[in-house]
Amino acid sequence: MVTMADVARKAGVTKQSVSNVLAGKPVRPETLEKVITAVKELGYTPNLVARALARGKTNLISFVVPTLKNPFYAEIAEEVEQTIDEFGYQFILSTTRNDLKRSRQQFEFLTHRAIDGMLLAEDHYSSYDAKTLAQRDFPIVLYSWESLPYPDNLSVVSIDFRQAGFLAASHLLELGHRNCGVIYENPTHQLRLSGFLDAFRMNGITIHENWLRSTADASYESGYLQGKNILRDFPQVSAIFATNDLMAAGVLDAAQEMGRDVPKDISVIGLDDIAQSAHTRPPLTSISIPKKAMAREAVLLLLRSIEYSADSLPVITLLHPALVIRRSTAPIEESLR
Amino acid sequence: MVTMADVARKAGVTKQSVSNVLAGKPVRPETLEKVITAVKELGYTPNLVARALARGKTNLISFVVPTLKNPFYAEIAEEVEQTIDEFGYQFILSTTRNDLKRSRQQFEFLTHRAIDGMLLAEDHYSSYDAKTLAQRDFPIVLYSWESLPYPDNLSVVSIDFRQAGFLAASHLLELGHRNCGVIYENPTHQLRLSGFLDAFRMNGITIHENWLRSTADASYESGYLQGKNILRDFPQVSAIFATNDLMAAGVLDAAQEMGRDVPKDISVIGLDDIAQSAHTRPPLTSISIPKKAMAREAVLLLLRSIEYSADSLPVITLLHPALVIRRSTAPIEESLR
DNA sequence: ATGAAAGCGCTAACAG
DNA sequence: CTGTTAGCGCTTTCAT
Repeated sequence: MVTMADVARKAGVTKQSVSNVLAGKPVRPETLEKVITAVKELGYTPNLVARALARGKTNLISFVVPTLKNPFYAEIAEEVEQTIDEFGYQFILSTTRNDLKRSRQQFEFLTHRAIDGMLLAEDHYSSYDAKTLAQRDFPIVLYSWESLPYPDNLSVVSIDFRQAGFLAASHLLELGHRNCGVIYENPTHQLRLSGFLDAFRMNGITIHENWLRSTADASYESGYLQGKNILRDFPQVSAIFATNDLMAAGVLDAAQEMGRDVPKDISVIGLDDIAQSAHTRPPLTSISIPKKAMAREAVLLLLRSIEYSADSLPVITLLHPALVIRRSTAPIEESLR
Repeated sequence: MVTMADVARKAGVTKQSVSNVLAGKPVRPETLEKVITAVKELGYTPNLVARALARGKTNLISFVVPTLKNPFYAEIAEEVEQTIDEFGYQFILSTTRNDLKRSRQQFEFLTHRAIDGMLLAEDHYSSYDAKTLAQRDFPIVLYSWESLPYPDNLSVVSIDFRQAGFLAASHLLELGHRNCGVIYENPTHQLRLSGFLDAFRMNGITIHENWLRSTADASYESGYLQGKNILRDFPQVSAIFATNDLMAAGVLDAAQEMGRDVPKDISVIGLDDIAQSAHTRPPLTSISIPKKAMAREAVLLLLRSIEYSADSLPVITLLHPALVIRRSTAPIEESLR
């Protein structure tokens, strides 16, 4: 392996000058030239590990998601990566898959100083550890976080998920729906659920307990399964809210397989607004969340706490969701009222 | 920051003994005890960067994909991660998004010794650089590689893509289709295309040049667009082969929006067999590729070249595709023959 | 089994 | 602007 010392020797200067050239610091033209040719001739490439050790900084940031199978995270990942890149950091993506062990490994990466900071999405297990970590001060920013209370000592960038649920409910209520099923991931989608229920309660409507179905993972399959259950057992249900689009897609298919037309016989609304929701049949009405803004906010916050750890107080940034009406929701049929 | 020296001092031993304890090497019970308590009291965590520098090895492997928007790569990623994990390495995921600059960054990561090795999927740009790198010997394994000839000096784990295209064609031929459209990503899906055309040629059938449509990216949108074009301009086409499932999904929707029933009026077949293809309407017939086996093979090969760089000759491992019949293909209507 | 010393490849601090 | 001198925190000899 060719090192900086080799280059220095060949160029007839010191390591320092080589280092300066590489760092773009001011250098006499001749030195510059000598170093550059030596680098080329030797095919020298710097060793990032050595640099990181000397600087006490790796310039690596990891972005942790529960699973890539949910396009929601894949979409955010691309945004985050771009922003991180912009600021001269390298991006590392990792998945926890709702596995405590994997989640812990990611934390170790941080505590063992292999990375400078971490963006962490909520999943079943991460909350617990995040709170522990908050005590020491490692740069962590939580995003798309839903469980309350938000950990103190940690910044979080998220969506007003309660409002998101509320918006979904309001839309269905306006369309005249009263008997609504809800399929939600438990315990992670509590806020979406409670916002939804709030809206109904404010209209003096209580949702039958049996129409509320929880799932362990917010997958297409879970949505499909619970969709079938609700539709089979409760024909009076005229609309279903799934707490994410992947599950809503499952409901869509479940309904249509059972011969129920969407949206004529049954309305379906999701939450996420992932790209594929524009292409389901029918296209899915959903609550969109500003992924790009969330990504950017989160990265900015993290960088601040990495670079100026002193003056960065934990803050909670909440962004607004918005209703996106497509074709999976419609006014309730007169006959069903 | 608390270092190993701090622990040693507190425990009244040398750094070496601390290191031994952490590495699980044989140590006298008392030493073990002293070290362990010191570690706990101080809250010591090792510094991975320092370790990497001393060992000359980071234990990091990066897995490079063109885009996460294609679930195909997300699916492989999970498999790869698991295998890498099994062998005690850490997994880093990166995307190139068909961007030469991004692709180069990934290579630099390797040449600058920030990672031990790299698994690289084919995309528009990576081929060129891969060949360059092959000359020095950095551990790289190419996977899901389709462009010929395969770079010498580099191992590749891939699918017999020509055979995959051939299988798709054979299926359509058996169903009686003669007028088939093809939508393929160019230049990356050449082999799939040529296998498809081979099968037709062997049956004495030439596919009309205008029925072959290339796309710049293998996305849903591209499939949708070209699907519409073909169906609009060539009503005699009774089946369409899209070189990946994402595009096939686009074709499915295009056809149905134009009032053509799938598979009664038109058959559609994809290639990839991504998870969501079981849930399209109708479920998509596709050519499946053994992602799990491919992932494992690739990782194994890479680890071998990292750990025993001496005796690892570049090899080409090709896995077999298989036809998965669902409901988007059917025998051609008598009237259309 | 443990201690002492050297070194991984780089950056930082200072003097010139 | 350049050279010198010290580390960064760990692992690896090599004695003991």
